[in-house]
Amino acid sequence: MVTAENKFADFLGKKGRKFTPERQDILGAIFSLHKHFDVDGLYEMLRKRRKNISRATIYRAIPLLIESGLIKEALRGEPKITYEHIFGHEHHDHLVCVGCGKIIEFRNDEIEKLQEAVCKKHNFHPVEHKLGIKGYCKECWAKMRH
Amino acid sequence: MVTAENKFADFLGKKGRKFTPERQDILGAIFSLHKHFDVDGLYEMLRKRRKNISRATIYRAIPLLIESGLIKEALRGEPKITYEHIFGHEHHDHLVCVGCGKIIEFRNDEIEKLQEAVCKKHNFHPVEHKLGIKGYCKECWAKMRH
DNA sequence: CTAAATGCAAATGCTTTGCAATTCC
DNA sequence: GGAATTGCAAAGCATTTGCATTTAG
Repeated sequence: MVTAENKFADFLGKKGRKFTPERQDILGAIFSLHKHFDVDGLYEMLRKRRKNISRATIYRAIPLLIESGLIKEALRGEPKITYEHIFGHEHHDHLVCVGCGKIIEFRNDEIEKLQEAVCKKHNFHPVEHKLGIKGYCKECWAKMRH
Repeated sequence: MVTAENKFADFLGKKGRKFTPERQDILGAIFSLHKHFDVDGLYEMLRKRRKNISRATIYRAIPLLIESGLIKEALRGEPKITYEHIFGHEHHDHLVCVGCGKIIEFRNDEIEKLQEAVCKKHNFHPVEHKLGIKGYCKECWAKMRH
């Protein structure tokens, strides 16, 4: 069975890089919960687990995790960048509530197909795409017009 | 005729804010060319026109320009945020070439409609959306596989 | 006249980097 | 053993802010 850990260890090995305990812990934290995360969040999460790994080490691990295909940028937020893991997690887009920050994931194959059509029309070769819709979730919308 | 300048002056007037020469120049620079811009670009553009307006003033003008409906965030780039003016410019999405940085704008009504459908399905009330597709433009793609 | 705006320089906050000490392969 | 990694603290950058001075309305 190919685990995220295997995949990362393999990736690092092939590049002559090391699969250190720090990187293992970082990976563990990322895959322990299925949510978006940012560097500072990871740092705190690790600290709660009594793993004191410096932010610098986390920052240095991120590009490796991206290159290995285990995570990717989810949303480029106001100040911070958030990431999400993509191991065994199919592509999706986001609804972001500007009221409470809640994030709803969705996938729409028709939209995906139309995007491909647009690219073809422009002779454009897509690598990745990101669709984010900002607005109000049901609850926040209700609150706003109570 | 409603010009961008009128719109901004009106907006500011109604809020008891001032339509200063600096803000006029900033607006002029933004609308003088039809491209994405960032704060530093604006600053340099203004300097070339012998208008030495401080970055702080530009930074302070941006939220007002957004609130007045004249500009909006275009893309949240690696380091810098870029904006685009939206006065007399209908909504569109972007193809961003990761090779040369070229930006192709497109609009697809079917995609727009599907997005609305997605929102409805999730009881989500959209405020704005942003679709960005990264990839290689025709030229860069050709170069890559020469 | 007076609240708002400006410019400067200092502060902020996220991210990156230099370096000496350490560690995986 | 030696290249890669780590942590720390310092450096980088884009952006924001405090403050004294100026200005639009």
